[in-house]
Amino acid sequence: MAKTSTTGADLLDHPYLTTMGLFFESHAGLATAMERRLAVEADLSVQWFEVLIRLARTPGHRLRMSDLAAQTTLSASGLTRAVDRLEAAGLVQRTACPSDRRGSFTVLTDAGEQRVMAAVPLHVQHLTELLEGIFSPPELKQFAALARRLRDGVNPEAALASSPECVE
Amino acid sequence: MAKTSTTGADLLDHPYLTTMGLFFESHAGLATAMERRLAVEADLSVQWFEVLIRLARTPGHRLRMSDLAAQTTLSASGLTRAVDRLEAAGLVQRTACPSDRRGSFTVLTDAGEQRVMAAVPLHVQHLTELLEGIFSPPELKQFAALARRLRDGVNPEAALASSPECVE
DNA sequence: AGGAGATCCTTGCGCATGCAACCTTCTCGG
DNA sequence: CCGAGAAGGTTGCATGCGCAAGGATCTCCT
Repeated sequence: MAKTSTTGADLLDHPYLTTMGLFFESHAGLATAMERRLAVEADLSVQWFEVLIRLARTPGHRLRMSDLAAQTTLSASGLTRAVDRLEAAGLVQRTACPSDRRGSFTVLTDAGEQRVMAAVPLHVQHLTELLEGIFSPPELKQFAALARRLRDGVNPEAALASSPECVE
Repeated sequence: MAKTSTTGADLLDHPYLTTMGLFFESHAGLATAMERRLAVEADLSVQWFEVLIRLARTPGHRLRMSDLAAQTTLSASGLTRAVDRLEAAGLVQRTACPSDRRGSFTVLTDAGEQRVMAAVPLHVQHLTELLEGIFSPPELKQFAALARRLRDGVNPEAALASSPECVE
């Protein structure tokens, strides 16, 4: 037996396992940190913020549901509910897509824009504290590069997303 | 006004914002990929797997609830429920802590050990496909190092966790 | 001793998620 | 022109989470 049974405990400390564990813990920690801070500073959940900021970044402040779903953490149904709540809060508004009556746009309202715009500087400030408190400048560069590479590898469609027009 | 109103849209594309967005998308993608694969290959959810593997890695195959909570994505209450389900499935068992009657150990059963041990090689294989398909070897090293640094920065307590004894 | 406060874990509650089924609309081949 | 199938969104259902409150136990200071 040269291969020394790979079924066993030798794999329990496999580097990839450890790395992914650390990665997941990091995510959880950052997510809750952001969650808390956004809640107290801007009365916004992370999901709401993610949706709103993507809308704010888009020319016309509008995006199709499917595009939003692809860009955020949410699934299609999750996004439907989230947009329901955002609409009830007056931060976004649904609009029919003229060229495809199945689709609908989610459009940022003025109130929504004000809300994100107020939240963004605070959030950026928070991220700055977090990231610069943890990483040295060169590490930060590496981190940014690796994050992009990871995303592109894991979710290739999102890389080419952001179709601004309803017509493709 | 030399500071050119930092309230505005200039921050919408702030690098930290983008990086964190990519980081979160990456996590979501990896999580669902792992989720699916673990479900079909080992009939295990990611949460269950995380709990079980940490137990398997610990001498004595036992860990206190609070330690588990600190090491996993779950909160204390979430962990209680998770352990409830794991116990109902026969994969773990609760044991009183002799030296502190408040605390309780979660101990891996034989069935639980078999289940994780069967899952580990498949999972490691999957991670290998994912990571090596995305990163070059030097990038992988960077990724591992940054993940550890991030975790230590975000969740410093976890870094020194794993107190094997109930007595501190 | 003894009591205030901290710690460990568990429950009540509301909320948000994903999957699968569904309806509507678009597309494309015959 | 029409019908089969795909695609975009929305809902029923079950599941799982976190927060806050609660009960039990430990700790420490007086």
